[in-house]
Amino acid sequence: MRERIFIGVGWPYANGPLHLGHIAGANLPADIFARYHRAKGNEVLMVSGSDQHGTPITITAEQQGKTPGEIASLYHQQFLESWQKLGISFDLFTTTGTTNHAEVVQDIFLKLLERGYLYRATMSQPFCPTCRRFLPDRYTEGTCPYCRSANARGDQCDSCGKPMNATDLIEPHCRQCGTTPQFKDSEHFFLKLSAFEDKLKDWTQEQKHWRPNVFMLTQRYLKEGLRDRAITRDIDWGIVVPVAGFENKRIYVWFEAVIGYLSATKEWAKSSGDEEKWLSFWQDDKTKSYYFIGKDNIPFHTIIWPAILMGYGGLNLPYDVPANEFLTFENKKASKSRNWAVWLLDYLSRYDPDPLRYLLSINMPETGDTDFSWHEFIRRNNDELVATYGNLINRVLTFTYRNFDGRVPEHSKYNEIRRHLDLNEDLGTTNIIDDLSLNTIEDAKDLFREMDNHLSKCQFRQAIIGAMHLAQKTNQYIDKKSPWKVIKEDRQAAADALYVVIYVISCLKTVLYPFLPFSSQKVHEYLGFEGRVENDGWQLHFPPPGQKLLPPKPLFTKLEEGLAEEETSRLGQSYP
RNA sequence: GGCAGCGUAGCUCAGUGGUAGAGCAGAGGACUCAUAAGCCUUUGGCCGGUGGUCCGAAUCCACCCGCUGCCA
Repeated sequence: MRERIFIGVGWPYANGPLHLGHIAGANLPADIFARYHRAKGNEVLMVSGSDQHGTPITITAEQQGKTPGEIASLYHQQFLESWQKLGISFDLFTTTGTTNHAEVVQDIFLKLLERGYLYRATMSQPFCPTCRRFLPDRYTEGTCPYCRSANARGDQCDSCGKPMNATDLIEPHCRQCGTTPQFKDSEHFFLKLSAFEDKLKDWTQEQKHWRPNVFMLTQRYLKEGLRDRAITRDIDWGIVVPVAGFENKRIYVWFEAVIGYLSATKEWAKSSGDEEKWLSFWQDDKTKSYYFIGKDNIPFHTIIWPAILMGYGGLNLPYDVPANEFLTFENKKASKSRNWAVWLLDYLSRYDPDPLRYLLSINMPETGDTDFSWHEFIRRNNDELVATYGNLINRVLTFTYRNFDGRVPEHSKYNEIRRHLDLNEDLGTTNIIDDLSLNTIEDAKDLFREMDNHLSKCQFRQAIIGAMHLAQKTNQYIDKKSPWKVIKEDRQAAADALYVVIYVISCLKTVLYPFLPFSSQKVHEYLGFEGRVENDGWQLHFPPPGQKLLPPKPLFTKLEEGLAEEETSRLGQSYP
């Protein structure tokens, strides 16, 4: 039965480059999930875009003498380049700057207003007379009223960790120019989150399939009680509030950006030529929506976005929000200001995408923070990708290519094996092959089921571990069979063993495709298959005996141990 | 202050009631198809501490210690 899957990926803020934590947290798991479902023949839509509004971008723009639009566009281009090079297969990666997005946001805004879920209220905001703008809490600094530290921010004090309001600061000043801000009253729209509390409680209680950390965090917020939040701001860079008297205000990003999932779907539908196509992804309750995000984003996707959708009505709520934890670098938290992170485009300028996809998959922060270190990256590349998986393919294909005329050898029992597997019969009772070969063939068959089980539940780490385990077992098989020895007296016995391994390799390239799309395509071609590996679907393809192989080349490159030191020393150095 | 997560072999981690696991690193060995890769054997742990429940606890409960994060 064909499923329909909507995949939303957290919208990166277009104010800086992406580091590996963003990838491990959201984009890579989403891409693996999307590729898996597409290979299975399911209908998949994967969307995201640049989040390009808000004060931080306007400040970056001022500092660099550019417009906010130019900054957003610069990073948007970088994001697109990143997806292309890393193989993140979005159906659409748009931005929050499109007129389409503004229209969808305003439609939702007005609908919520009409239904009484938005109301006006006045709040006091710091205003900098020099910069001539209202300051977000983070951009107001002063002395902490609790610990007297001099550089506390209006949202929180870095020294004692206490959160506060900008009005609490002693001797407040503007972070940009140092001027003492005036506090002005300003009228804003508030989202009546409190109105959704009971509905959200009922709904979230049913989401037993959510990851424990996502479930717990959401319950905690609900237990503490939801407070209404302002959804407009006194800035000019953002989406216009569609209400008279609010010409100088804009809709706040945290309300607007999540709506991007819906507006992106509509944009995708329009450009596909069928404007109504978005409906099946949002109104058919058999469609499952998945949101891949980092853990900092959980409440926006399990509380605020569902509340907006409930208020609007008639649209699908999230089915799952498989939020990941954080990736640390050499055991320290990522920090843009200290340049403590490995930047994606910097990585891609020197290394291939698949080794990174491999490391971040097998070390994915699914249940707790995990660490990225260059030593570990190089070790896993050399010991696991090169030595275990890549070498398995290389040793078998090279030997086969040289000794069997560059073609897939024919197993003596090919037709019988094929018939049993096609009919899904138990090979074990037939006695047509030895136990060792039988087990290897069965292992490969079972791997599909195992991968299905893990991938459908977003357990990426377990899934790829299973595949690598089979590669290891297959190395053991080939050693026990020793075709290089056997071929001297029994050419057919060598052919039989090699065929079994080629069968396993054909299976591995399919199940590893969601994780390692570039190398799977290569293996697909080395085995003599044509076209795209994903078009052959999520199933085993027997390499037909006699099929012409391509001259094999090593799949992965071994990396020098010394690179670890060199790369590690870049951390914390100058900003790229 | 509240809450959550983590603390298991030298390193990275898996393991949620039934005789401690994997990979890497270390030691030894056989092989040679392969990017000196792969394969076999092997050394190594009072599972943070203290109490408790249980026939039985790394696993459940209480308290404590250390680290991390989130929230007010």
